[in-house]
Amino acid sequence: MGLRERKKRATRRALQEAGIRLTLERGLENVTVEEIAVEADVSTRTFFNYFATKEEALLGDVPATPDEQVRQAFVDGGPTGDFVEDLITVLITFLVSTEDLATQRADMLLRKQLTEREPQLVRGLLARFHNVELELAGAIAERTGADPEDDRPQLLAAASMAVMRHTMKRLHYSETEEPADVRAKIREAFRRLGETFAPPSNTD
Amino acid sequence: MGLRERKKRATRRALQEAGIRLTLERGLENVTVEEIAVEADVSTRTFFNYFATKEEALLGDVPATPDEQVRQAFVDGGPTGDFVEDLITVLITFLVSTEDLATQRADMLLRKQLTEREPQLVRGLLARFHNVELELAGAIAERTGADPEDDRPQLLAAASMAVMRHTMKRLHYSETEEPADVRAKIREAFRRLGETFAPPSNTD
DNA sequence: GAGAAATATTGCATGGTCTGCAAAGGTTGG
DNA sequence: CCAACCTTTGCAGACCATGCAATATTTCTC
Repeated sequence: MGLRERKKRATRRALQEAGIRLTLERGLENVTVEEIAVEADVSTRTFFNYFATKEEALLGDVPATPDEQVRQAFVDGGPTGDFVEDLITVLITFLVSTEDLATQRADMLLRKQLTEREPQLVRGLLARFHNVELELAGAIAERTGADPEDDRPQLLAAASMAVMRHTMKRLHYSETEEPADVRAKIREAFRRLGETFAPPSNTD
Repeated sequence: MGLRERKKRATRRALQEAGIRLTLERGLENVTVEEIAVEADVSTRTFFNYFATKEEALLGDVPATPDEQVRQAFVDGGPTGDFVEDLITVLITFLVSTEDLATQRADMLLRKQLTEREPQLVRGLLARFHNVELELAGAIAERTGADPEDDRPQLLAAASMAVMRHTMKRLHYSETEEPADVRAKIREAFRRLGETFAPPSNTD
């Protein structure tokens, strides 16, 4: 990785960290883009070369962009063949980026604090979830070979996002939290939905 | 209803209609608040007395604020006693405001065009759904007498919103669409979720 | 009805977000 | 070291949104 690329990453990170720190200190309304830029030692104009909006700098890269390999495996009917289990595998990749686990946990905790302090930011998160939902719906449609007219993939994707948001709220991002725990929590949520909305059993 | 109230409603409606019309004509980016205000024959400042943001004027009042009576009936375990059926009853009230049916259908159609033309507006809609979700979670918790620690109500509310968004997309708001059809569509969506995520049957 | 109280509208000033453009600065590769 | 390339920066400007004080309109009271 060249110098140019390294500098860009550093600047991006500096802007995000400055934004998050200042916002946690003073609240979103009392932090201007100019202040964030000063803190990160760049011009205001440069801030907007990195982020289209102030919000975007704070929200970071969650949910992560899906791993293309995982997506393809899902579309091809893998990795286990069980729809819900494979769906969970995909959902987990949305939650986990390529960075190291410790950094990511710290980030998630910061973001959690941020959205608690500034509920307006939830708006942005929901918009991102919606984008993921659209992608997921596409993947489900491909896997099931659904007709383009068939809207079931969209419904399942929407419900999956509900489960995902719910699970994210329940995670505490501590060191003792294993990836397997995440899977178990997602599985449990799906099971609850199944229980609650299951059609009457065919005992009539 | 006094003159003042009538004028306020007229102004509000004029602003909404002007905003929607201009946006459909030219696109959201090419319509300023000032132009909308001029079109509605009020000052720019007055626009912001009615709506906090430009977006808000376009999105209107959907989802509708929930009917308190319906909410209470749900909390009390009614109207039928069947959880999912009663849930659907509540969801339907979110979709239907107090205005007459024809006006509402026309409005919904316009909004549908609007969000298709300007996907950014979906953001605002999602935020509204999220607010409804929070209210619904509260109502479910009350009805089921869930412990405040219990997060199942939140999950069910989130899934309900998934179903609701899905159903709204499927509605075509035509004259031949009966309220009963809406209920049937929602019921069908819940049933599909139940089927897909149902736990393995207890035949072991 | 006339005047007082309540409420709505408006203009103005202001601060903040975000964009386009062109100049200046740093990085890369030959 | 130079030339191509990319990034940063300053500047001007459009627009959104808010607070405040003045003005206009409606409603209430007598």
